[in-house]
Amino acid sequence: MTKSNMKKRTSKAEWLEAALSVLEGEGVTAVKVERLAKGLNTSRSGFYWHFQDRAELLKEMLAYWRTEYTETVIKNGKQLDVAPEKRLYMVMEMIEKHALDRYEVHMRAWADHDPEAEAVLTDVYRQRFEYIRSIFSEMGFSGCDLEMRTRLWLCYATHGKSMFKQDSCDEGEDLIKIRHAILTS
Amino acid sequence: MTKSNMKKRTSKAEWLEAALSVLEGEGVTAVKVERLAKGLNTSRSGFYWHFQDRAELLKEMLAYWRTEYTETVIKNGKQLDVAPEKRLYMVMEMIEKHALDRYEVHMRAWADHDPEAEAVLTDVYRQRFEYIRSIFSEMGFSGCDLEMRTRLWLCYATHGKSMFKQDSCDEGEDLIKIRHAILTS
DNA sequence: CACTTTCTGTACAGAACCGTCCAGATATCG
DNA sequence: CGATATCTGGACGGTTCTGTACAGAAAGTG
Repeated sequence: MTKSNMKKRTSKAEWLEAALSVLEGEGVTAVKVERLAKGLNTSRSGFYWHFQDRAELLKEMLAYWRTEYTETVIKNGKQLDVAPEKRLYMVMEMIEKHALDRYEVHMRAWADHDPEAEAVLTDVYRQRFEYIRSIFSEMGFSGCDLEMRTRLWLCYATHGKSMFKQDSCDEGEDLIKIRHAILTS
Repeated sequence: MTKSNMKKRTSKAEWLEAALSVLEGEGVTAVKVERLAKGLNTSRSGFYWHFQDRAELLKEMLAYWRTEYTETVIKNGKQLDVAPEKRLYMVMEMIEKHALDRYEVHMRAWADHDPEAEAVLTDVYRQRFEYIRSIFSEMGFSGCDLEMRTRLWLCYATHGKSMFKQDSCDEGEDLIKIRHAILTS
C-alpha cells in the first residue's frame, strides 16, 4: 500500500464537512451515513463513534451553520466607526467573497419540513434582519420603506447568486455598486 | 363499507397532485411512490399503470410546473394596452393571490443536483427575466440599472414570501406598494 | 348483458439505509 | 515499550423503498 492511499482515521470534523458538502449540493435528505462513509472511503462504524445517530449529526450541522455563517459575519461587521453605507457595502463583499450564501437554498428547504431547522432558521433570519435594518435605520430610512429596503437587500443577498448564475451586465463589482445605489437612494 | 370511505380509483392527476404537494413541503427527495400511495390510501400498483417509473413522474412534475406556473402567468400579463407600471403591479398581485411562488424553494434545491430540473429551471428563469426586463425597459430603465432592478424584483417575487413569513410593517397591500415604489423610482 | 379497458391487491426479489455489536487495528502518551 | 483511548471492518437484523408479475375487481361501452 503506497503512501498516497494509506488509511487515515476519519475525524469528527471530516464527517461534518462531508455532510455539509452533501447538504450544499443535494439537501438534507441526501445526507445519509452510508453515503458519507463511501465518500470518505471508510466504514460507517466510525460515524457512530463520533455521533449517537444521524439526528445528532443534523443538529451539529445546524449549530455549525448558525455560528459560522451568521454570528461570525455580524460580529465582524460591527465596526461602528465606519459609516453605515460603507458597512453595508462591506457585508455584501464579504458574502460574495466567502460564498456565505452557500447553504441558503437547502437550509430554507430543510426548515420547510423540520421544526428544529425551522427554529434555527427563523432565529438566524431575525438576527440578520435586525442587523441590516439597524444599518438602514442609521442611514435615515424608517417605517414601511425601511422595512422593505431591508427585505429586498436580504433577499438578494441570500438568493441572488443562486438565481442569476451566469448572466450579468458587466460582471462582479458593477452589479454590487448598482445594487447598493438602488437600495440606498 | 359506508359511502364516505368507499374505494375510488386513483387518477393520474391525483398521483401528480399528491407528488406536487409533497414537493412543496419536503422537496423531490421525499417524493416516493410508496409514500404517495399511503397518502392516497391505495397500493403502488396503480402508480405503475400511469407512470413507467418514478423518473417519469418527476419529468411530468417539471413539465406541469413549467407550463402552469410560468407560461400561464406571462401570457396573462401580455396586455399591452395597460401601462407598464400597472402591468408590473398586476403580476405582483397575481403571484401573491395564487401563491405562484409555492414551489420555488424546492425547485431551486432540486435543480441543484438534477440536470433535467436544472435545464427547466434555467429556461424558466430566463423567460421570466426577459419578461420582467422588458417591462422595466418600457418604463425607461437601461444598462446595469435595468439589469439590477429586474433581478431585485424577481428575487423578491420568488423568495420574499418564504423568507419573511410573519413579520411585516402593515400587512399585505402596503408592502406591495412600497416595494413597487422602491424598484421603480 | 357481455366485453374491453382501466385500475387494485398482493406477493416477490433486490437495493439502500439504519443502528448495534464486537474483535481487533492504530494512535497517543506515560 | 506497554497501557489506554480512539477508531475501523465486517456481520446481523430490521425498515423503507424500488420495480415486476399477475389474477381479478370496477368502470365504460355497445
